[in-house]
Amino acid sequence: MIKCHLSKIMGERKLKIVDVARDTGINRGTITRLYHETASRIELEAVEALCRYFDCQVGDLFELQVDNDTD
Amino acid sequence: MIKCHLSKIMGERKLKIVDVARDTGINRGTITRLYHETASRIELEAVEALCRYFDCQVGDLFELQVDNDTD
DNA sequence: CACTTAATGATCTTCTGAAGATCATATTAG
DNA sequence: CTAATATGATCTTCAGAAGATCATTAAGTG
Repeated sequence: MIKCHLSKIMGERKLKIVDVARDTGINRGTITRLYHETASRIELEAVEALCRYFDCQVGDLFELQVDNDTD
Repeated sequence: MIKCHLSKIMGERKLKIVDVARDTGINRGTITRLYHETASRIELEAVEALCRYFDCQVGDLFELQVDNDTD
């Protein structure tokens, strides 16, 4: 599965969901879904805003979790 | 902007859109959009399928293009 | 403690765009 | 040329992000 490291990054920087939502302009619901890893779809615009905000690359935010299964 | 390197990867491996669509199970229209970089939203499931298919990481497929602007 | 304010989770409607199918037009093979 | 395959374009369907709102919880202040 695709793992989203948003909660880890936010934790490291001690940021709240509202902070990220406010500063990036991304909807709070979307941040919440990414934070709790319940999102199944993502706007590239949101990915870009988060990468810029955290000054990181796409690969730092999303990672392919290599499980045994193809799931 | 977020750059999708699908066309580059496909070119390197000499794969056609139908090949990728068939082998990954992803809709051809979606592959076409990613190939031509006209997609604005992406299913994490599709990202995972592509990463597994190309045996690469999310960061190899998508990259934050660091332009001067925040756009 | 009570009161206020901010943050979060949950829920609902709206709206965008991927999924899926189909058709027309290349492109390639015979 | 004919047949098969690949691609682009278009349409409908449907999932889920966007946006707003409400209830609950946490944090701060008197």
